[in-house]
Amino acid sequence: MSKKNLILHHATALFARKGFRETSMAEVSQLSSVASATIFYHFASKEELVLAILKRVKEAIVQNFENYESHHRFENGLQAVQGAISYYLDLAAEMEDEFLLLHRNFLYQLAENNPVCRRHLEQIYNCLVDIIERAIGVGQKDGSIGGVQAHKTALILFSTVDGIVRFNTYRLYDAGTLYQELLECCRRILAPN
Amino acid sequence: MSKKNLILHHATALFARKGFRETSMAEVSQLSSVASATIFYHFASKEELVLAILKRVKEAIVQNFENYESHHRFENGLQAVQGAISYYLDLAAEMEDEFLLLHRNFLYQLAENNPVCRRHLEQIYNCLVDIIERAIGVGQKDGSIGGVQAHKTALILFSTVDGIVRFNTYRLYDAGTLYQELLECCRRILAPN
DNA sequence: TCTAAAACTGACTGATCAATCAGTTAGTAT
DNA sequence: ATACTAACTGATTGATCAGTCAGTTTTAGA
Repeated sequence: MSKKNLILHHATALFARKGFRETSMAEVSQLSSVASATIFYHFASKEELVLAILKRVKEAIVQNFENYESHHRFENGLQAVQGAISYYLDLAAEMEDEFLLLHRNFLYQLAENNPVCRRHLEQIYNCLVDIIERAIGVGQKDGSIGGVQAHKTALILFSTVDGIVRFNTYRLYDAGTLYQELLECCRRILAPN
Repeated sequence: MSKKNLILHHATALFARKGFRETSMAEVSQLSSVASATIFYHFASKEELVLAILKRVKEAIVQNFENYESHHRFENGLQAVQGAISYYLDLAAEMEDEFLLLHRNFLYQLAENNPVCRRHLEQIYNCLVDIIERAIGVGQKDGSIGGVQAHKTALILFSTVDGIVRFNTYRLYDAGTLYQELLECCRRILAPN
């Protein structure tokens, strides 16, 4: 792996697990086996480093979901919604550092003044919300889903899944045991009358 | 207000809005019109200050919910669940700084090594989850709620509400417009077959 | 082989900040 | 008034850290 990629890789883990302010450039350089000035050769500042990381994370997540969508066919819209939620939970476990990073406050604070950061975050969230919303639309045509408001319901479902992933990372309670119940709640919310 | 309370008040707002590491003791002292050393006279360290704040926040939230529960009667369990969720949303708007603080990563990082911090957070979360869980139990007896798993469903409902509040604070999308749809989702999840 | 650019380096710097210190002032009981 | 304690203070300190600098090493093309 190139030194630039080593830096990106280890900085992602550190920013995700410790936080932005709590991680020093010296730590990143040590973990990456690189001189501290090398980081500033590749990235203009600590903020630019985290933006480069977010860009990569966005690309990886969007890529994964596009790949997922184009390789899966479902019997009906309801199963497509449930499939998307399952896949989100799988991906959150597989890309643990990346999803941890997305639950860090500093990104949202940065997004307030930095349109690039804001754009990345919106693209990530829109990606999943859109998949759910489209699947609800399909389900409403094939009759597997009732007359809910597609966009608002997609937002609520996404809030639920993301909330569970978040509580899981804080280890306040275990998301794994909620998996079956979550899919059942999803079915009940979307069921036709 | 005593200087100690002034410090607690302004530090709550700063920690909630800017974050722990991003707020200096000098800022807290200036906003509180107090010498910086005065903060250290009342609180042994920055960490002790934030623990004192969390203790207060916990007491205020628990107090509010106890007060709420003892002054409200509902026709049935389902309406009690919906009432609790509405009240949570109201309280999150009314006690904005306090709920913002509860969505800050540093508290959960501190909780990993600090049992006192962990305890406060657990008490806050258990407070609302328990109210929902009890209301589900009541609803299952009075027939307004079906045969869901009370505890797991309460956790899922709480994740949803908390997720929506969180997205609202990040201004990624507007929770206000989701209010009606949220209560409707709640009804569908809990409805008897 | 020579050359120039790209990649990389460790030592340094200036700013920031939590915490301390050596006191002063306000309050209270005798 | 006196003595004692609690509340409060501004100046200082030592540590940390993002970012810079003045170079050296590696790579690649002619």
